[in-house]
Amino acid sequence: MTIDYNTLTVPQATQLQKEMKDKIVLSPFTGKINYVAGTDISFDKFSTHVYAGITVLSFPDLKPVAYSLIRKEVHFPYVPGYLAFREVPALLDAWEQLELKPDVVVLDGHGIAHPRRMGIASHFGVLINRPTLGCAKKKLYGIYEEPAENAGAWSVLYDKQQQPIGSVLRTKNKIKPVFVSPGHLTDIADSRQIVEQCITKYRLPEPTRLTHNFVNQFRLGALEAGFHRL
DNA sequence: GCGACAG
DNA sequence: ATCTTGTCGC
Repeated sequence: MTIDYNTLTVPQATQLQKEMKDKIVLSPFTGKINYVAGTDISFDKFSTHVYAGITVLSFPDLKPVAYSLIRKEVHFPYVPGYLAFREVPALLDAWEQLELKPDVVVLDGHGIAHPRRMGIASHFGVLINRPTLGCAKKKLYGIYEEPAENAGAWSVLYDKQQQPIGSVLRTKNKIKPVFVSPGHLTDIADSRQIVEQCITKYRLPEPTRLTHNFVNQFRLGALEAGFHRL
């Protein structure tokens, strides 16, 4: 599958999402996790470049073992529901130069918890054909009831037809919950359990949190582009 | 027409 | 996402 992300229009992007939707595989996550990865994007306010990063952590101890950083020019604007078309190109480059491939990737955004069930986690997962899941800080689509205020509490995120599309998970006591949904090659329950196992002392899972730190240092010039082993 | 709206 | 300091609460 070859996608020209540079001259794509939103209507064409919508059509692509509808076509890609049928390629998503939602199955229980089987096998052992030795490595989990996180992804993130950062950019300067009025720049046409984005800074992308992927961090690989050992599992279940969650220690960073390697990371990939890359800067790339982007043309697609940020439009709610089309985040993948803006961030995936850079993430694919970072993925290709990642010498150590993880067993599952945590994306900063949604998976199937999307108007057309094609959030960035599903989009990226289908393209790399690997297990992925989305963990977002805010809801994009769906209906839910607030989970209890204790860490570990969660509720189901439903679409307009009352079909489950993800989980609203409280990762810390009395702190705003995160929105977890499967991307590709995993399901709702397993994607939630994986995120729970990636929580230490912060609201966001370690893969996402550490990658955000690396990418920001990269954007500020404190780290170099490329693949790095720790 | 109004409200919602990942990063 | 990014622009930005201190401040309130557990």
